[in-house]
Amino acid sequence: MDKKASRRRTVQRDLVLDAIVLGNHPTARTIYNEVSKYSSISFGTVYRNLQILVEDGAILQIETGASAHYDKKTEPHYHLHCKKCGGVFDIVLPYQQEFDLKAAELSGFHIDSHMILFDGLCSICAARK
Amino acid sequence: MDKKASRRRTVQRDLVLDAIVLGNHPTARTIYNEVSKYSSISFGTVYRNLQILVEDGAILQIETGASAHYDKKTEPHYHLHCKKCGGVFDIVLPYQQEFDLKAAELSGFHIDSHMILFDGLCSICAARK
DNA sequence: TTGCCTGCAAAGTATTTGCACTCGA
DNA sequence: TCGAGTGCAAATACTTTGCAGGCAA
Repeated sequence: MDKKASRRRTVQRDLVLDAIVLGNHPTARTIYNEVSKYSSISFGTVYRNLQILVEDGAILQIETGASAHYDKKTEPHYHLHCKKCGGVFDIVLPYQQEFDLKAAELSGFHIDSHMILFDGLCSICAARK
Repeated sequence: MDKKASRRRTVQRDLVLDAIVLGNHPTARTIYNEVSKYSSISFGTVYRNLQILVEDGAILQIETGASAHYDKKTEPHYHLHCKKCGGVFDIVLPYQQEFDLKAAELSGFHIDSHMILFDGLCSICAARK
């Protein structure tokens, strides 16, 4: 299960992670563009590293309908997907642990966690409306 | 905004909706396969009708990372995405209206609604574990 | 009749993968 | 050294779209 032990540290992986930490919930394409400014990298490598980082629990993948967005994993929190600009933003509501328990109880499923995605407009787009 | 008035009722659209109502959160491909059993339909038509039905608020689109799943819209409820079989299942927790208010208050964003996607195993996959 | 809808196929995007080479430990 | 990681390009999905008819209202 834990494949971290056999992971080798590479410049590309560090740069991908940096792009996620510094950026605002970037997509694979955005990460590729960002990393490309400082170093040469290929799309395949970006995707492969994203997969590894998600697997290792270092980052979170947020599905919005178009391409996936990525977020550095820190405190559990939620997200807003702006239907105007397509951006993803943090929503700092505390993680509702009891949902997992209640949902498991109600459904009989085995529940690990949950994600909440809010739909609406970010402050910039809301102001421009 | 309301384009429903100019919508024409077609066999294909009815069949797509039927496949969603009868199926379990099917994907576009599953809907296509299902409808194909009874009638001839093309992928383009499936996707076009899914788009229309989402737009009209008749169905809900659930993004899980792979292809989108669709659900007949009834009472607001949440979903579980089984990480083993990839299926999507209903979670009948009541809609947390206050989240939208609280999130809007905290963030300054304009929030319409939210979706919760639980991660885990459905009862069948949990039993097989 | 009118213009929304369909089929078909081509095009667009997003993501994955095979292979030979490279490089970190 | 040696196997994980990389670049590159081809291959897969998945979804959208243009166009020429077809059909509901």
